[in-house]
Amino acid sequence: MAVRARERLLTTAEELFYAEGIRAVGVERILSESGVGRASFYRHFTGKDDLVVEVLSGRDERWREWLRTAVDGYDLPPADRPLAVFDALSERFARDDFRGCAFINTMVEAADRDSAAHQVAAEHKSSVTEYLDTLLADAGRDDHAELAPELMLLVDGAIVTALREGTPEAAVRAKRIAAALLARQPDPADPREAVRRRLRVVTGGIR
Amino acid sequence: MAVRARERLLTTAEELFYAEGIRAVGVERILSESGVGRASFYRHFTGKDDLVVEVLSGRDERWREWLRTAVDGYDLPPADRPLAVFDALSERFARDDFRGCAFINTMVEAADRDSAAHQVAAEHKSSVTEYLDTLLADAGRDDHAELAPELMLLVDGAIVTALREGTPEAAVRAKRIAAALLARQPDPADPREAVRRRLRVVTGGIR
DNA sequence: CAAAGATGGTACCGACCGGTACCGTTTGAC
DNA sequence: GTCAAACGGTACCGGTCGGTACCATCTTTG
Repeated sequence: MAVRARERLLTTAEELFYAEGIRAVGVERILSESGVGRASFYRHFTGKDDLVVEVLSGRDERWREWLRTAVDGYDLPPADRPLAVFDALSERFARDDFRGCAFINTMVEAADRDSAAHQVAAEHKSSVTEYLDTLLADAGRDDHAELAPELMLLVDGAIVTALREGTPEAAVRAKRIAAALLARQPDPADPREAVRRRLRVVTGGIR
Repeated sequence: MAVRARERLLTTAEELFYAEGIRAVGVERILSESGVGRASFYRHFTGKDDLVVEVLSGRDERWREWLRTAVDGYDLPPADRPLAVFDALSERFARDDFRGCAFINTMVEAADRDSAAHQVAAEHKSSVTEYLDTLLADAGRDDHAELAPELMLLVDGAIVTALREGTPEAAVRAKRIAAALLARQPDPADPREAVRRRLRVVTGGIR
């Protein structure tokens, strides 16, 4: 029983925050739905803001772990794995409790960029972009550093669109765009491309 | 003086709602910053929800008008106008009061899909998608019906990314992706492509 | 100039917000 | 079996929420 109160608070709060928004859910609500006493809550967390940060940190960890295992689960060759991210997203979008990205939602709700919640949310996105970067590098893309933020933009676009439309269709749409992006011919006039050409000579194609 | 109270309420509320969020801004705040008396407010609006809907409707109208004139202002040939949308967005992102898309933010804050605010926000996005569709059709794209929602996904992705990163760079990123998308070679195996081939024969290339 | 209507200001309402203090009970470790 | 720690429940705090009622003032219209 001892450790459970904190755990129950975290899971209950996460569900409610995600489903209805952080501001929209009061402490009282979390207490009654989790069955935790008021005093116990303030024994485990310094306040609601603390709980919010803790919830988001946990979700960040689990969300990225979920994406990794989902992409791994498709058992694809490295070249096809970046696009598989959108197949994973599609599964997520289809869930009937889908309500967008908890971290985007947090950045929208917590307008103050300096707030702890806002920063945790921002860091989550950086971490995911990093993951996309490794997927692209492992796929043998010289231009992984430019592609990663572009794919991330597509991921966020897909999430917002799915929230708006209420269907998982946005995932296949984003995947189609991503495919066009990955098929893009490098522009020889792009100075970044010149750098990559030089790099390829140096490394001899070894990654 | 008579008509001004309503106008002041709308503009003040729009600024505050956009900057800090709808839930975060109380009626009291709107009254004090607009200098309107409490009774006057409830004479013009049935309540806060009513004000929210009215604010969003006005913003929808003005935002779309802004986009139209911005794109027109570049004075480009029809084929280049779809991509110009992202140049317009870039201007928007650079403003220091930029805080994302008021309508996305509203859909995030008003979790209830049936709420009036949520629906106004959803309709806004449909209207913009429609506008993109006409831009693409005027550019001579047979596949405008598929491209429009794809561009819309890029627009929303760019907005969210710009909010997250705090710089207008996301606009040029999205534009780059859109360029790759528009350069995409049609897939002859796609059944929609077969339809378009037949259509081209029928119309003889006349739009 | 006078009547009518819109106005800003204030007091007030019940409800809920996040947070504190104290209660008696339950639990797990020794 | 004992004891300390964690627990659930409740009462209470000041503050704010959205909304109503009433007031004196000001502007406009006729």
